[in-house]
Amino acid sequence: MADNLNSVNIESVGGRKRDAYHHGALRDALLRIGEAVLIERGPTGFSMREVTRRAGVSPAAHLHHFKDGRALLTALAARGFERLTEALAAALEGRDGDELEAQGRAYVDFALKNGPLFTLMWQREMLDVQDPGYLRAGRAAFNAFERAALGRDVPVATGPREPDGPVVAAWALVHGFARLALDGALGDPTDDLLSGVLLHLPKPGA
Amino acid sequence: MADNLNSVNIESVGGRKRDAYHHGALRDALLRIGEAVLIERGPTGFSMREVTRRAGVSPAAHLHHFKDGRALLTALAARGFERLTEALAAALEGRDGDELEAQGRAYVDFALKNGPLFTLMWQREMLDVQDPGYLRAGRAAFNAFERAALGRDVPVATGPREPDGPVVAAWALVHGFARLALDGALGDPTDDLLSGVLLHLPKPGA
DNA sequence: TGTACATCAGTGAACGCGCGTTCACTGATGTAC
DNA sequence: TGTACATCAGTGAACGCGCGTTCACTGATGTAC
Repeated sequence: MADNLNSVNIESVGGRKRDAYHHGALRDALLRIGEAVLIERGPTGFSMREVTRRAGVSPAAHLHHFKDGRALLTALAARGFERLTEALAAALEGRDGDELEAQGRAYVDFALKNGPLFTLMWQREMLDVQDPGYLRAGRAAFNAFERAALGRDVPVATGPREPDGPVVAAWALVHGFARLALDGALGDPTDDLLSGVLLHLPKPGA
Repeated sequence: MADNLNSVNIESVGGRKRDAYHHGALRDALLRIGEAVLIERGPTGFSMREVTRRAGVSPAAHLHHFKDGRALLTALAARGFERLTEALAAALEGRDGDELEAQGRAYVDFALKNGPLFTLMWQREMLDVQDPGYLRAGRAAFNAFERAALGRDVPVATGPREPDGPVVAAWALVHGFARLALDGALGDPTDDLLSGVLLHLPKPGA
């Protein structure tokens, strides 16, 4: 029993039917538990066996939902980009001042609060980078950021993108800060330090 | 024979003695082959068994030189920082113009030419981050960069460092650019793009 | 100059582990008639 | 309303793999006397 809490908890998830034999909401559970395993073990220590074990199902149960660990991780990474896009959008709500700084702060915030997930999102060799959902989510996130960096709306790119100096510089600045912080190179970075760094974001139109 | 090329090649390495039973320069060979495995398999796919196999020695032979894979990887990461420091220093030779831009270019260059090693250097959970050699090499590299960013000499920090806005901004900019490029987010970045990004390095003293 | 012995470096077989994957299967539900 | 059957979801035992680690060992060298 104690090792089966997840399947017991699922009793009422999403109103779907379940019984002793069928989990009933395994796909959602795999995503949820997969993220927990990712957070605890990191992208490197992630294993599908650990996920199914925690879900209280057999080692092969995932096959009906995710072909393998790579497929599950790709789905998690795509969700990560979606959440990053939402965080960037939310940072603009009711704000008319320095949009780019708000975006930069939101980007770093997201990365620091979701370290393992943020790391995973960029580990292409662990992901199915051809996956349409992953590609779409990644482009949407970049587009949200690009819009603030350029100070105007831009169509979402569908193919390979045309890189632009100031946009890439802004992106590199916040991305680099986030990575250095996550990798322990900045100790425990203060808000003041982040503010000092964001001062150097290229001004839109400059 | 064909699977033992490494030990055969070693015949004359460093003038040390060797025989059929004793490798004679195993420590150096492990470092050299370890880097090759790192490059081929990435930090994630690295294994000590693969290294000893390629070195043509038994799976336990490394114990006299490196306790485990972590120890070998830490040594490689330290060497990586040393080489980065050298690259940064070399970029200043016979130059009196924009030192920071030269450093930034050298930093990105090093990262792109040594992708797996550069990645490893920051993967703290795979390394023994207490290792004195690793710490020393890391601090030396940061110091070299800091010097250019501040436009003046600075003593090498011995403890946790006092972060400085412009220095961290410059570091984050080049580090972020390198990571985005290595992670495929910039396609195949042109030299022009890098130049455009380096324009946004904070000016020393500003 | 020769011999005994300590020390160092590497062997190779064996072990247990967690992993991904396979396979024939079972249990419950939905649908056709 | 009841029954037959197809379909879907999950079982659980088994397999082979590469890994790190252990262990008693062997082979060569260096040193003391």
